[in-house]
Amino acid sequence: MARAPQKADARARLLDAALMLIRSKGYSATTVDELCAAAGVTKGAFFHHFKSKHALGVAAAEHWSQMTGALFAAAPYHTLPDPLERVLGYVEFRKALLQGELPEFTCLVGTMVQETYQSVPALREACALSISNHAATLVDDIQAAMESRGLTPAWTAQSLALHTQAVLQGAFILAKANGGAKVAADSIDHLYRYLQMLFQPQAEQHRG
Amino acid sequence: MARAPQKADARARLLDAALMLIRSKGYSATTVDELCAAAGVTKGAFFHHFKSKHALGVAAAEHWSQMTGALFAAAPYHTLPDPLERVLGYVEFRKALLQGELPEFTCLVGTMVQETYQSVPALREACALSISNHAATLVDDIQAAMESRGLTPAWTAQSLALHTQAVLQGAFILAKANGGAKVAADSIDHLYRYLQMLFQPQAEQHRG
DNA sequence: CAGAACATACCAACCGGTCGGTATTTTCGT
DNA sequence: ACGAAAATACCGACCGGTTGGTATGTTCTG
Repeated sequence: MARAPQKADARARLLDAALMLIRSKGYSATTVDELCAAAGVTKGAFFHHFKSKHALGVAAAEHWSQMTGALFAAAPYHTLPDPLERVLGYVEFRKALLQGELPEFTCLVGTMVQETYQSVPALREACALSISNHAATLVDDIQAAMESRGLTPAWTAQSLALHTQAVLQGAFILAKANGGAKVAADSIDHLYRYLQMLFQPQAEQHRG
Repeated sequence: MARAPQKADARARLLDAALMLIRSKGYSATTVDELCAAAGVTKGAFFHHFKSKHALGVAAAEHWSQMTGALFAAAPYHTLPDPLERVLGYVEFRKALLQGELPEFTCLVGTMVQETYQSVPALREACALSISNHAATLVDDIQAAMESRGLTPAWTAQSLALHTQAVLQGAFILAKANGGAKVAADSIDHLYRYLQMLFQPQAEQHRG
């Protein structure tokens, strides 16, 4: 019979606490004591599982990559027949995720990298990897959409995939500044429109 | 005869130091002692001019608004005859600003708001004001461009102006993650292309 | 001399991290 | 199958340094 008060192990609870706390207050302002209190573990447990706070940050970035990787891998847009529809479906999916409070749908690694890109190289690299790996999941569909439309544009599938991430990261910043997700949804709509126009340059615009 | 080592007053030097330090390490990780050392003033001077660190943050956001406001007001794209050219000129100008090291061209308020939007309301508001005031400088030109082309789109000039800021903020995050400005420049190119297509929907695409 | 602009000394709270210790599980020779 | 040994998981008091902030001067300026 397992102990009642804590079902998951301390490490997993610390990582989950880190996701919410860091997205709420940032990496630097989140203290080890707060993490421990939120996870219901002691400081001894913290430094048993992570050799330092920075190591927790790196592990949190990797945990984030795994969680989001699973979420997007299971998303329904992958079953769409046309590659362009899958790309547009991804953007729609991102917009649909704008639910709840800001710390619940904003990006952990986008927050962390802003604070640590100069001072904690290992954390910067972990965040960069998380973003570029996620962007990479779009490249094949973008490339296939380009080929199916016979496009030979000045831009690359890779740069367009990264641009989608830039729009999303920026949309989160505006949402934090505004205190609401509306502005982020509007920006994602612009991204959606851009993708439509890129791949259907001669089609008439939809209105309303 | 004024003292040789310090020409400007302590307040101005503290604000200038805040711009660089906060953009380098974030708001929370920047300490009052570091600010004082970088500005060449003592702690007594700091708390003489700012009643708290948060107050320095708010003042830095306002200082940032004034500096960037002057920079963009004096930029050459304002003299272009066509409103769309002015909007595109703004985006080109933003791309041209991607010079030097990351802390020199990234956005102060975008960095600060990520860390403080939940914990320091006054700072969040100051950052939001800085961003929305800057975006507002684009709205008239966008509106004029819409009218001159007879566009009655589903989007508003306001939302498009905010979208440009989202792209820029997101481009900075990607640049910080990647350790270079190249990815930011690519994303700004996508933004430029979007604006071109929005206002010239039937024109043929340029290639190469 | 009045008051703004600084400087110096100091403080309590808090920070990340360490340390010696205990409880639990796993390993493994017999 | 069994128990010793070793590894793992966890605890919480403690540490030295740092934090934002204060109290009390001193100096410069009009």
